[in-house]
Amino acid sequence: MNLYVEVHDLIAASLRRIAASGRLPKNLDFGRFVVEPPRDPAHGDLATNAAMVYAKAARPFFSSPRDLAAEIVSTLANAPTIAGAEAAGPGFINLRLRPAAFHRLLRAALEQGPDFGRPSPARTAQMKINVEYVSANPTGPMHVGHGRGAVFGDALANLLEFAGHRVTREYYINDAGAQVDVLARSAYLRYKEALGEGTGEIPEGLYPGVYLKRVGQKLAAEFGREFLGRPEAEWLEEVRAAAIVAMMEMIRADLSALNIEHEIFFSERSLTCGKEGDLVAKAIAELRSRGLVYEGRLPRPKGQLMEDWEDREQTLFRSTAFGDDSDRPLMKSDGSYTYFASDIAYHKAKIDRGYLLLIDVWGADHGGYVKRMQAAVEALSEGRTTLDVKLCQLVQLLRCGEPLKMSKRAGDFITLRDVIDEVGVDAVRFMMLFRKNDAPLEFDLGRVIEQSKDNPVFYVQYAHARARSVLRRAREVLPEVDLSPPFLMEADLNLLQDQGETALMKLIAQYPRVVEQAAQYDEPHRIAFYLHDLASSLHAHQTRGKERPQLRFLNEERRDLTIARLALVAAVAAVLASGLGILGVSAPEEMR
RNA sequence: GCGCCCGUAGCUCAGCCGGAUAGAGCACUAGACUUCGAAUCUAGGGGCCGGGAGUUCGAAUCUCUCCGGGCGCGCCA
Repeated sequence: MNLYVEVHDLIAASLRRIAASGRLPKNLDFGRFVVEPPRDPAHGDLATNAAMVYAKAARPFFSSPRDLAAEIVSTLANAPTIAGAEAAGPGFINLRLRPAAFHRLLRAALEQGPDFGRPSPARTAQMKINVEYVSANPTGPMHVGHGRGAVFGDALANLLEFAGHRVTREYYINDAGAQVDVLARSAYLRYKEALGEGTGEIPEGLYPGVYLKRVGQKLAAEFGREFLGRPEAEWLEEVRAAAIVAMMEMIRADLSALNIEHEIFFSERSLTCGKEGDLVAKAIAELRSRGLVYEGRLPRPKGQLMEDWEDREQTLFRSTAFGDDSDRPLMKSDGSYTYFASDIAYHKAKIDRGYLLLIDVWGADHGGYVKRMQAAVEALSEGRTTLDVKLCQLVQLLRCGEPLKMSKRAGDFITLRDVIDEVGVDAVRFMMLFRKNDAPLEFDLGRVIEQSKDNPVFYVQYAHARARSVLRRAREVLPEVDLSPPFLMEADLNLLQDQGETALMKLIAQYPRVVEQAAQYDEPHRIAFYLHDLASSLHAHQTRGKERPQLRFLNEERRDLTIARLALVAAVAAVLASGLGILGVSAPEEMR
């Protein structure tokens, strides 16, 4: 149920009638005009730009956008939801809706609760979507930047699911390549340490993190002194495997602390060591069979120092055929695959599982990698599957306005887990989402635990708690009245006449539109900002009741009015809870 | 040098598939609690939307260009 969609349909029908009379071309693209809340409330409840959009096409039957607007207005007179319509400004049509329209939405919020705002199946072209997010290397604890991608990806997955798509949440484990060998060597040092062997300084290039001590102890417990003094080739594989398992356990525990659960953990190593043979080789062969892989030389990048540049022939993927700036190597000089080659095979695996849309959530430092990956997906799927990459910008950690120094030394590294433990999962999630994903984010550890309006997490949760508090109080004041949603739906909502009340009703009616647009543009932050608006409206109205007691929700002398107001409060609470739910943030009953 | 992202109030940021007088929070100033949670609210000042050009009836929004910042640029992931 979405008022904006209903009115859009009404206007479209009106345009169709005008077209039927020959004064507009047939087959107008109705996606071109919008129905939206006007910026200025004096312009009514809803506004549309339809007359301006089609003014050119309407000539010579209508000389101006205003003329066409007037015609559309005249055809809307009988529409049941519309109380008034007028042409305004350069050709806008301002619409006022009958209160019943907003009442209908309010009742829907009560009736549907957490499902309110879900787009109707007819509106959503349901898709099988894969969202790959986090995918942090299993070489250490996650940092705050990973956390942002994790929360964004998770909320996006929630949002797309809410919008009716079939979503798979996936994590790609980079458990192949040089980095996990470094991990293994670092863990081996801790293994020696656990057996009482002095390790001295951790050599440059190995991971110094103390979190590896536990891995070393585990290895010592499992293998005893078996690997001591042995050459690397004899222990590397087992140490590496054990270290990766330990790191993934740690990462999964951190994700769990963020209420994030992936359905699929896909191992990079399994691409070459799995049952199905070397999938990377197969993917490359497939591309080669299409003439997209060749042996050649790349030009040396300009304007950059490359002291160890060696001009040599290599195996290249012709990504320039799909808009990339350069063709990209698939093999390293030692004969192993590049990361890109593995990633091609991985994305092929996802394509083969039947997704039409792949969404990858990456850190901004991988921005240069987007085009080549899209090229690969386009090539492998023959254009059937789209790869959408969402880049998350950096997170700047602050404490009460002061930047926190993020030293490379392991000792004073602030992990994601540290932040969750300090400020709580709700604050982390909400703050990460209270910003566009491609804008840098300042995260102030001091501010997000403040219980004040400075802190948007608190502000929104508090609004929900306050609304629920009113309902609890109502049960004391009106113990004999049934305050369940089915009963509240019967309330006489015409009694809600105050501007604070109507403002809240209009915001409730906006929620389905916000959800739909957030899903359409992959922007969960729109939900967060909407919730902040809704919370603000509720706080404002509730405070008005301090000065004007007749506006309070609970009025013992006017039971019918009180029940109507409780219906409103319950609906606001339901919408707040629904939106917070999509963001993965809790909606507390009280804030104590 | 090339590619991508960003530049909006003192600060942090919304708004951007063109639309009416550019918004919010913080900070600042002045106010509002005997009763539903003042953990809140109300009001005020504060802006060449980085500069310039173009497209358009109309540009913060689209295009080009310049300036400023971030990220990336073969065999790291």
